Parts: sequence; C-alpha cells; structure tokens
Amino acid sequence: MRIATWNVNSIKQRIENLVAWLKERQPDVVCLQETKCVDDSFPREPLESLGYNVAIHGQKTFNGVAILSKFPFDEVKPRLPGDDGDEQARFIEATISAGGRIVRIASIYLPNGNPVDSEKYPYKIRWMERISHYVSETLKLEEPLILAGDYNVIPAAADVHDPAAWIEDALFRPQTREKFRSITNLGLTDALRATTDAPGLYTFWDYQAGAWQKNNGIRIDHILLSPQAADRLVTTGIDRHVRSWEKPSDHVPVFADLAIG
DNA sequence: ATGGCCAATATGATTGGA
Repeated sequence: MRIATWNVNSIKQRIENLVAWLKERQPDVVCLQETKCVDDSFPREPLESLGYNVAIHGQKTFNGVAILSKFPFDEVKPRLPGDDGDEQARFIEATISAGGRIVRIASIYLPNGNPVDSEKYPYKIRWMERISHYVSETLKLEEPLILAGDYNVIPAAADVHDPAAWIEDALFRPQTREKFRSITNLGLTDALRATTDAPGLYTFWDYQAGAWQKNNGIRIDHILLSPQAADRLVTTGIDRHVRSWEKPSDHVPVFADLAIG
C-alpha cells in the first residue's frame, strides 16, 4: 500500500495538479489538508473517476481535510475527540480493509500556532494534547495506524534551512518540539526519518521572498506509524518536483510504501 | 521569516496561512 499526504492549499485551485500527481505517483490512499471548501462543493468526480473513494470533512473558507482511498471505507469519523466546541475542520479518520487486515488512517491538519503570544498558540498546544490522548487510546487497538498530515511542526534542526531564524516560531520553538516528541514517544515512528537521515528534506516552501528558489524550506508534513504499520514500512519519498509545477501549493506530497494489502 | 505570495470573501481591503 502506498499512502501519501498533501496540503493542497485549496482543493479547487489544485484539482488539476492533484489529478496529474495521482496519475504519476499512483498512491492507494491520500490524506489531504487545507481543502478550503464545504462538503457540497468538493470536486469528487475527477477523483472518483480515477477509482478513489472520497471521505471529506470541510468548512467554509479555511481548514478542511479529506481522505482518498482505492480501498473502500469501512468507517469514517470526522473531528478529533476532546473538545466538542472546536469547530475547525482539522481531522478525519477512516478504516479500510487491505489484504484482509484493518488499517486505520487519519488525515491531520494541526494548528499553526502563530503568533505565539496570541490565543492561537495555546490552541495548538491543546490540540497536540488531544492528539496525544487519541494516539494513546488508539494504539491500544494494536492495528496498523497511519497519522498523516500537516503537523505544522519542524521536528529537528535538520528539518529547516535556517534553524536560528525559526527558534521563536510556533513551528519550531522548543515547547512545540517537546510536545511533538511526547506524541511520537507514545510509540509512533516518523516514516521519513525511519528511512533516511539526510538533511535538507523539506515539504514546504513559502510563496514569499523567493523561498523555493533559495531552497529555504521546512519539513512539517509527516507520516507517523504505529508499530504494526512501521514494521511493514518499505520506503518513503517527497515529491518536491511538484513545487515547480504551474500554480503549485506551497506544500508538496510525501508518501510511504507499506507492505500491506 | 518577511520586501517579495496566495486563497477566500461578494470586490478590493481584510483575514489567514507558515
């Protein structure tokens, strides 16, 4: 099974690039973030005609997550548990059966958290605590579990072009990295870092200030695996060439191949 | 990492993103 994640920064603006990339990379499952549209106007048809089942959880203007899967969905659940008052569409979970095995997949769009002296940072931290709780509960199922998405977390200095410039930022400040480690320390494997130690592997380049041309990037899109999934990890990749296409997202797809299904 | 961008909103200035 090939599973990927991509923050598309508007599904409507990116549908042509998404279709082109799906044909090229042929993923079985794709977690999308920042779809930025309500469920009724999500462009399902071009994806369904490529053979994907489509599960969506969107809202007007902002956020929005989705899962595409060539395997049928057994169960789909939007919303991260732990705060019924949270109206932001940042989480959807689905289970599929692949190779006679239940696989649980979540598409995650973790809050940015900037500026750190606003309410946005405590919201990010609370969201990370909710993910922690979800992970500790879900790992008890001992299933292959894949949490893929835009975490808005730079895990380590090797994951940013200029670490010093980011040290106060909500994506990289020590408290954020500490919280991220507390999540992975529950027993999750960062798929990319399980397959390579190379520095300079980025998934996001800002539209501004020539960031792409200068390779001024950061790695914030991650595929995290439960032990039952990590044991079947074969390889990973980042499709950075997609950033140079016409009308690009500021993020590029990340994928992992698992020996499942 | 801010000068420089992009998307959504009923539209032209504001908000959000990272």
